[in-house]
Amino acid sequence: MNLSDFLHSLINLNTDELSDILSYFDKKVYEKNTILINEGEISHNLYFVENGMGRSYYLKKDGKEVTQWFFGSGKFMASADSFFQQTPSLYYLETLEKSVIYSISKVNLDHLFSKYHQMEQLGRLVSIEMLTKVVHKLNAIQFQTAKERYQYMLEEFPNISTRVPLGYIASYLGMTQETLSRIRR
Amino acid sequence: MNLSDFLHSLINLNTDELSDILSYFDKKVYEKNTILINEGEISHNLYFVENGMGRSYYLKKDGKEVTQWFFGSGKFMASADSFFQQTPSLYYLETLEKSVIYSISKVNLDHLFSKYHQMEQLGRLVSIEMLTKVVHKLNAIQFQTAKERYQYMLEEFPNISTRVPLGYIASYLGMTQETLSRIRR
DNA sequence: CTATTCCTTTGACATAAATCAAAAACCAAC
DNA sequence: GTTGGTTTTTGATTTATGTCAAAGGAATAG
Repeated sequence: MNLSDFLHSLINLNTDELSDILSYFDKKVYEKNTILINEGEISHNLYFVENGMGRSYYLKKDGKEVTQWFFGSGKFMASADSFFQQTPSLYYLETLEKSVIYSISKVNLDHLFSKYHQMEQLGRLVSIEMLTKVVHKLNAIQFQTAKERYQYMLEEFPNISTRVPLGYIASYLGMTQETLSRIRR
Repeated sequence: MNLSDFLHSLINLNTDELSDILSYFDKKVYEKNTILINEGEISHNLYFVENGMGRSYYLKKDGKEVTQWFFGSGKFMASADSFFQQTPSLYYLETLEKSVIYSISKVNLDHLFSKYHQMEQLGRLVSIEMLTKVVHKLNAIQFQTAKERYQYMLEEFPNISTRVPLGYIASYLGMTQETLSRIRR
């Protein structure tokens, strides 16, 4: 899904407003496994995935990667706390496939928020959607057994299992690759 | 913290705007252990805790309560998905102490969002803050050991351990009361 | 088509946390 | 203070999941 359609689906904009807003975004193709943010950096950009797939992940002291989130087509992608609070990122952000991605700087986004009431509305709607999804995941991890968690995953990210390594999914669900492998059987 | 101060701390409002906004809120005192929303109901109100303490909790099939969130003074309190998406709530919402609480209906809140750009901004800021906090908890539960999780808890909700039963805190952290008791030792 | 690398599954064993049960500590009302 | 009820701690045992190690499959590049 492209950015323009996405914006239209959530807020009302006339042609001039839309093209003004789009002019602040930068569209670019990234190769597979491109790092967009390193841990410790302050994230200055918000991304929108038009096509492809990304993930955020955390590196534990023992060197193990833990996937925190997957970002598919038609979703905003960010190290949320770092971008919004301008604090050092706890996560890495990377592409998992060759991806078409829009980006916008914090400064420009804030400018759009104050310029257009509808953009502010968009920001609110998108934040709430992310919040709902994170709560949903939290519930899965906190209340449910390993099996149910895998079910949740299939609903939230259909067909993901064919696109990313099993280990990424396992760590996203808070279990080891071996456990997930046994569950699927 | 009262609502008026809270609003001022996040957005700019003149006296007229402020009093108009406040007029949509309803201030009330609730006794300890008052249920504000039952599981299965669609939540029509958003709450703001001026004073006191609330929590949301989930009831598992085996009848065990799992605390999902605590809401202290100066925080908005809601069954987020139910209120914002107008879907049946997965949680119960209750007061844990005698509390002074403001409430506003979804209809009135939406009205304020469209009437005032700043209210839309407030909605965005509050949503992002909630998102950040939920992500923080998710990290604690997903990445950290039981001990570290308890540490996170003390940071996020200082002095909570003197105000609510241990079992509530344990389930919030995704562990049993016995485990938490052993950890604290 | 073959070789190298990466990814997934399987097995044996270790461990953190859950469960069940009871005792101890704490608190409130009388 | 004594009583009754609630909350917290402690102990013994079970269980789910993690860890380590190796084998089996699948994918990619040359």
